[in-house]
Amino acid sequence: MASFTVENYIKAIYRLSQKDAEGVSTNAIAEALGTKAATVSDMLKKLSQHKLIHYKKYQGTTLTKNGRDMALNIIRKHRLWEVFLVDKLEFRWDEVHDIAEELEHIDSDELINRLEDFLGRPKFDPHGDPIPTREGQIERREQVPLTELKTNETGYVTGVKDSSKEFLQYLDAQGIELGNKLEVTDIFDYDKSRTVKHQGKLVTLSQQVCKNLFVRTES
Amino acid sequence: MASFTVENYIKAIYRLSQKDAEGVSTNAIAEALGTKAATVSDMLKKLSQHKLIHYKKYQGTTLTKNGRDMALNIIRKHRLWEVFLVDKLEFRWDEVHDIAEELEHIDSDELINRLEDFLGRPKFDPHGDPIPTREGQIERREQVPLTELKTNETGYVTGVKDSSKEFLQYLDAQGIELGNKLEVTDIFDYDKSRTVKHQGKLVTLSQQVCKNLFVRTES
DNA sequence: CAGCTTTTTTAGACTTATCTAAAGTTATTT
DNA sequence: AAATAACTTTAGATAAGTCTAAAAAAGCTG
Repeated sequence: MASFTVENYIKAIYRLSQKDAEGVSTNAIAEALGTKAATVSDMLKKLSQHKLIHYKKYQGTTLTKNGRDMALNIIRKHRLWEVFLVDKLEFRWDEVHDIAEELEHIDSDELINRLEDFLGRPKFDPHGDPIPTREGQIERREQVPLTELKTNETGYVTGVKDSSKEFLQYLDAQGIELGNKLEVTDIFDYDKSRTVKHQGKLVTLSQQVCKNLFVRTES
Repeated sequence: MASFTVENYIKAIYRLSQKDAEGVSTNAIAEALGTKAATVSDMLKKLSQHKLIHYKKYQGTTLTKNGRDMALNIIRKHRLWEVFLVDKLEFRWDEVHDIAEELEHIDSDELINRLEDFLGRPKFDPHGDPIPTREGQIERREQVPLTELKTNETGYVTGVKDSSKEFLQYLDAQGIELGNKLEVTDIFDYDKSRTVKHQGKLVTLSQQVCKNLFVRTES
């Protein structure tokens, strides 16, 4: 019970339950996976039988301990492969998602543990997302979206909420990378956009961009 | 038309056609893949429709140009991943086959070309097998099984015919590695076993071992 | 709160890859 | 060359994962 398909369902449910806190709805899963609600309904029954999710008809679903462990292991593999692709094979951070999506299903703990050592046991992937440990622990970062900063406050870029190719390429175009220092110099009430000082230059970032850019304020 | 399953059929047919020269039989494929002849028969029809094989009922099958290209690309990926596993992740040569068997299905030319560069464009995998180029060229090595050497002749180990875990571990136990010099000091008519000088020591190798060990005699 | 809308589930069907059993083809042997 | 053996194909069934259409449940809305 750990096919390609099952793993994708479990991963989708994990991601959605991060956002919603509530039980994850059938429709939300269908949309996330590009399938139909009927298909998801069938699958939820199977996942439930295999004790990967808690499920009562019409009630949405949540992962069991087993399901969560599976999800974290897939995410661990995905993020370690992303580090490999960027650090070793010199892919850009906006190019790695789809390939990692395939590599994450390779089934070998030995492989992934050796890969982790080879990469120098990184704690974060190229988008700033934390990499779960072998034991399934995942670090919660102290970070806030840039929208939380007031005028004259400063933050260091720790990650992105939206890892889409489009957003990452936008950040590249602005020259914004993980670790960069950003100082908010202006907030426009009109559209909630912000002007920030970045490497000596002033750039204006829309509210949508600020929402999707995480920063750490202390240190 | 390039599912996991199809790729495995194509790879099996390629390997078998190396050995047999003749058209590959349904039964041989079934045995290689651990399925039944009936299943193979069905699949051959489909592969034929997709112009990956030449196929006439009861006649055995051979790969078309397309099929051969697909096979060589899979083999290229398999062998490059094996180099990665051994050179970078420090797996032993007898441990890498099964993992590479999964990795070979990852679908990205960009990935595999970058991997090739990262590995220093190796020409051979850890078992001495040549790695097909991006253009689908595969080098034919000038090598012979150790059974071809007469008494007092010398060869350098270039590869193995049998890449099974068992055989590779046997070679490890004897301390025999790719590149080693072997000098045949004795051939026993009784069982066709050979005594060879290896790193100053004399070892006796059975006929079966000699058959599966390739050496290059010139230079 | 009764009716309408949205969401979810069920029912039945399709595709891919597999199987067993039976029938058909080719090869071997006497 | 007929009988037998071996191999291959066909036929019908199964399991996983998907779909559409229809039924059932939950949630809004006036």
